[in-house]
Amino acid sequence: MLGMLREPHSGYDIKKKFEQSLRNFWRAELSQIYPLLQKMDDEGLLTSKESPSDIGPTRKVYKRTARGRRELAAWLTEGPSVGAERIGYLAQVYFLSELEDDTAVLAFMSELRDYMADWLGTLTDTENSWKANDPGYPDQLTDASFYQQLTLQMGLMKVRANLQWCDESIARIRLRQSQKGQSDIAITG
Amino acid sequence: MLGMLREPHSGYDIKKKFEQSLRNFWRAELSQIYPLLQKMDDEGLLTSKESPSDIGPTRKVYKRTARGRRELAAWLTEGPSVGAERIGYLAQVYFLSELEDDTAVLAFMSELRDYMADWLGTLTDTENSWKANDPGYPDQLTDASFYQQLTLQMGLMKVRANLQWCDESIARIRLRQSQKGQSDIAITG
DNA sequence: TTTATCATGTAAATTGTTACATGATTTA
DNA sequence: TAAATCATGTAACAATTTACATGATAAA
Repeated sequence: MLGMLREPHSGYDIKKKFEQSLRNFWRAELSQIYPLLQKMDDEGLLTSKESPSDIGPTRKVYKRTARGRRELAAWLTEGPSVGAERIGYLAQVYFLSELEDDTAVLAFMSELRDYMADWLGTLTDTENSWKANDPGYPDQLTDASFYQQLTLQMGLMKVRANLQWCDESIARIRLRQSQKGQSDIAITG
Repeated sequence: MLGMLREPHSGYDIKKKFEQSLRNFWRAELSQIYPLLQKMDDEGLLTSKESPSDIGPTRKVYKRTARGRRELAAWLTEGPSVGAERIGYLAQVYFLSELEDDTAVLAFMSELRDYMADWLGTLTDTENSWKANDPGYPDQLTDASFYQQLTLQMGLMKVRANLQWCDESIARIRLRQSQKGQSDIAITG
């Protein structure tokens, strides 16, 4: 949030930013955003100002203070936040044999594959429209956009790796299943 | 935890499992594990039994019930848990320009690179010792081990992608910096 | 006229982290 | 004798989610 509040934004704006650009690696609900903005305001990291809206109710617009800026720099200077990632679907794959149901296992993996294919499509669209609209893409961007582009690149690489892994895994699972079938025949026959 | 408790384990055992095999995609502290085991016991997903230890205090050993097994199967049948990943270091990269300090930016990225290189080493070691000790690796494993191996493969792919991305990013950042230097010279000179 | 979007929040519940508390055995 | 490992937990706090509550404007 300190990163976004270089320019003034309301809680509602911030939620949209989370959904547009940051959703690939961070998300937050409005019910988390609003109280946090108030808390950060109390702590002197933000200032707030009411501003009328063309539509809907009065907006409460926040912007980071000098202290807020220093706090952000401190977070970045601490070094990378790593090691706390939680990847639910990998925890599930780890225990997939507990299903003891080959069809359900394949259904799981192909649902995952479809999700990744879809996500790759979204990221590719994002990159294509960026390319089409910004002649400086990808190495003549402003500093802010350049680092955002780096995260898009990482997203593309990661999703491609996931997709390839899904395909390989599905093929390997099918092979195992056919071999299991074979040995059943060998035993029964 | 339901996945691990096919065989009886204590909270302490579970913590070690998290640290050994699952740490790449899930982690939990003892202070979360103990109360949760009790809660799941109360809910009838687990049964517990005290069992003396050679060393230290009496162990409390849990095992999943039939209901626990069904609950696990239900979780896996729901389909993959996706879309909630939080990747702290990507959120940081997204805002890295806010540092306005080329040296600090490179320090950040190379710390990340080192972390990934280290992690790749660990995963490679894991794979090598598995290969060395299990002649069935990777396609003649038991079902349980096979799915665990799939998660190891994904770990390797992901960490390699991260490492490559770090290298490319660092190169691109250096290039930008040298170009910035050039234009400074052009302006000042 | 219904639905979506704009815009704010609070309340309750759940989940997770950090710190605290205890005490035995084994290894350096 | 100090540190690591074994083994259990509780308490306080922080973070997050889900549900609730309100009401205006714009588009279908």
